Amino acid sequence: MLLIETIREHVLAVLPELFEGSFGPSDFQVSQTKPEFEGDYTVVLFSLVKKLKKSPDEIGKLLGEKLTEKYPDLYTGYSLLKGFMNLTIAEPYWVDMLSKHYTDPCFGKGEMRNQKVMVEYSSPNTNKPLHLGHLRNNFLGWSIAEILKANGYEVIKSCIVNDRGIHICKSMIAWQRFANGATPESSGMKGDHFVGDYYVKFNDAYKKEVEGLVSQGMKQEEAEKEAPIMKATQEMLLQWEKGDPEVIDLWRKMNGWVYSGFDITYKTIGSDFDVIYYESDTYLLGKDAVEDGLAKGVFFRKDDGSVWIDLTADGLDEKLLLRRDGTSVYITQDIGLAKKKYEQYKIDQSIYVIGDEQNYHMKVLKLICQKLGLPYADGIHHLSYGMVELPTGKMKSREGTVVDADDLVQEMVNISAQHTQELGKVKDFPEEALQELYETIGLGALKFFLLRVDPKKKMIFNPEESIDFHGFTGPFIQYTHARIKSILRKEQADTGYTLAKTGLLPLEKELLVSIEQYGMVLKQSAEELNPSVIAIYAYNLAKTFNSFYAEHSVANAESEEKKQLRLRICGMTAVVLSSSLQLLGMSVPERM
RNA sequence: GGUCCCGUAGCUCAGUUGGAUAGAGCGGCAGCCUUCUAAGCUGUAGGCCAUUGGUUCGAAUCCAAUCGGGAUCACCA
Repeated sequence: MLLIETIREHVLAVLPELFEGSFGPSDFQVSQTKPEFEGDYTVVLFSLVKKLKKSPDEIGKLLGEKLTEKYPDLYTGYSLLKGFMNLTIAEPYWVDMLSKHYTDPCFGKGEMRNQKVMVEYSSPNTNKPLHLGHLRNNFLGWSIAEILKANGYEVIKSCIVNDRGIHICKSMIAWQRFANGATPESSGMKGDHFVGDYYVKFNDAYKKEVEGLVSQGMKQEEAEKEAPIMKATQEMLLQWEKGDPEVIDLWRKMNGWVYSGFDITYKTIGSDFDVIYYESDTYLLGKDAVEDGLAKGVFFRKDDGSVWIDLTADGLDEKLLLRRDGTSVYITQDIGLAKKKYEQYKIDQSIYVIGDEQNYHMKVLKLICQKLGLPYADGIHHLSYGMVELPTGKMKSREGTVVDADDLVQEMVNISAQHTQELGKVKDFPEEALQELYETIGLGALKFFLLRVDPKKKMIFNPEESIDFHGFTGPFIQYTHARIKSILRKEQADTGYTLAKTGLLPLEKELLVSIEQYGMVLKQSAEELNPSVIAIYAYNLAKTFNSFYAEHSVANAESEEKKQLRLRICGMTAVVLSSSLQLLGMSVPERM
């Protein structure tokens, strides 16, 4: 059991023995003791002071005496300061923890809990390549899935590919008009970039047409509707829906180009999926849910035949579910897909990794499912993340102010190659291993950069300043791991050696305290669906290790006892760092 | 206009769900490689936690108002 939970239980067990009444977890808080005070863990007594109407000192004294008396193996002492009771944990606890787990590669991970969770992430449009915002989504989704696995959930990674709609038709029209039969092969381009270029070409042509119409005296709004290229695009969408063979053929061809491009990007950044849904397969789903909703009186039909739900009582608006021509809209498809996911996998929870611009939409989706009484409604959870913005504001594909995913990854790999070569520590590596190392470090820097921030918060990326490789970064932690491995290559812990239970130096103990908290961190990151908890933790552990490394020698330790102790600490630190980074989608090098 | 989110060091971010003297990295300054990897370590400067009021033993954290920034409210996705 995690130490902090043990302490909570002990306090909870002891309180009724000392005082009248019943006690719950909210009657006190347990936290790590601040470094400037003596002790390891702190019980905050103020809530009890209020409840029991006794002085903090009186409560603390009784509680401290009782705890040290009842659990002498765990608590060797306590000190009281205002309403804080600082407990000192018995040194053997740390040494025992080390001896017990130092060879355990699964340290910190949770028990299986027989719960199935689907994590939907990435969900690209097929009209343009991935950009920095997609990277945040992909890294978050992948990481959350792994974190949930580490906490004992069964996880299914899914993706909905938005492969049909007006946006694809724009690229298609532009290709028809401007490409002269060019292909990714003939132009030597990655397929997704190739198609993306035609999306841009569409918008350029469209803009020109609108300007032309406006200069002839048409109003902006009308011009946007009347521009011939836009009308042609809408016509194409209708043809697509009718299944016109020529349009379908072109659509297949261009989507195929995009997929071959995406495959490369996904492989590089390490995104993978257990199931991929295509909007072209699912966009008709959800219509039966509309019938169901009408029958239940949850939805209503207007005179023109369109179907709506009134959510004004919930503080939202009226929401359309079916157009008057009977075709479905985005939310209808989502209801259908949610149902399909549930029927297919019998999932307990369904997590959607989607940007916070869709907070309203996701709120509506969940609410409608709840009102329909669908069994999976309560399990729907929107993992809402903030946009990645540039110092100049939002990224916009149409205005060309996007940071392209492939470009950025390549740049990161180049920079890591440059650093690595300058440092010259791995000159003996064969070319293939070098390339792998450059990717490990470059991608590590990028992933850590995007995952170290709370997902809910929007973040700013400045393309002028390249992502750092020093300080609070992925490479810093990778480097720490490589340093440890360097020690362990020369010397291994003697498994037959029995460690003394006491005499830990401050930094040795600090490392053990930090390592012990790994399980708690994993749990917290899963509960909050927040990888940054792990990123911050791993950084702090690495930092503590580097202080330790500068202060104490392992190989030339002052005694055999210290050497054996430190080798085990090294081993466990390496496992925890490696495991942490793995959950963030990063690999750790043996050398760098 | 309605609803929702955000404002912490020059910059990028933490702040354990209301607890002790608000912390990191980058950037600045000053040191540390003859010893396990200097992508490192140590020290130092830098703050009216947007503003004002409230709630209480205690507020960056909760409430209200104000100022500033953003998202969303489509028969778009």
